[in-house]
Amino acid sequence: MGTHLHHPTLKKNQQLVQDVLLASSSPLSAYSILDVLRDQGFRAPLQVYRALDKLVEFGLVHKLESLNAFVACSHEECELDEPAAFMICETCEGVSELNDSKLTGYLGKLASKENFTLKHTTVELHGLCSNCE
Amino acid sequence: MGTHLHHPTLKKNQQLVQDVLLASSSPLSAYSILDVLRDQGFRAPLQVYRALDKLVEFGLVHKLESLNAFVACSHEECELDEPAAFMICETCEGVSELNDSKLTGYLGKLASKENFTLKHTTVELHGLCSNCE
DNA sequence: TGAAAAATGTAATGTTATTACATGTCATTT
DNA sequence: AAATGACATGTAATAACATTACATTTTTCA
Repeated sequence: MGTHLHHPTLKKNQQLVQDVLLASSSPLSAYSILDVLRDQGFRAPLQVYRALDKLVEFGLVHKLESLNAFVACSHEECELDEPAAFMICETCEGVSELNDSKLTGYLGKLASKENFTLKHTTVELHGLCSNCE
Repeated sequence: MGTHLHHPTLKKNQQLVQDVLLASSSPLSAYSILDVLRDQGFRAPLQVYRALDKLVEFGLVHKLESLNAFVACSHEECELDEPAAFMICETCEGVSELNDSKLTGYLGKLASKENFTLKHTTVELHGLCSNCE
């Protein structure tokens, strides 16, 4: 099922960025991460973007396209396929990651019905979480 | 079924922006639209963004979050609910808009299962269309 | 027709992301 | 150990996307 192999040991900048994301209860923009990491010597956006690129590639971090922001993957070992969907609370900014194979399967069916070769899906649900309702 | 009422007559800038989008075979960024409309007197991004805001509100235009770009709605009368999904070809940049009530329904079910009050969905499928495969 | 609401014009600024180029680190091979 | 090659990092500049602020004009409609 899983497509991600064991990811390599993280490099210094990758680990720093990952730690910032893990410590956050909501998605962060690259520039917010940069601000947090100025103390540890980060000076330029590219340092963050490069680390994020790798973390996304390893499946440890996901980009939320509708927010231009990034979240740490919420599945411990991160060897799953890409998540089916994210639910994003407009109030508390909390994000929950869904791995729903029925959804994934149905999106695949929609695509193949049109002979569309599916490479990547972005599913982001905006609204209010149960706490904030 | 539909949530959009008849939209009002478009204002000058709204109509200009809409015409540019209708004439395009692929999504356009706000700045691309601005470039096209310089001849008709547009000078600033805000003129485009304001028109886009209204067009999106009327359901005549959709924003593709994963591209930071905009497309004209492909349903003539545009009185439907928001589209269920977009399929975006990485090669030709063509976009097809899906109105699939089963998908919409299933996303609603996923949300209510978690007591999440759904306000808006972003579903964007990236890959290769049948022509480009 | 006159007041309120909506649309427009323009400048400045804020936010997100990439290009270009130089340097550093580390494992492998000889 | 020196040479190589691959990858990671540092830094500056710029590009691309979007909003705030404020002045003015147009439209709506009571």
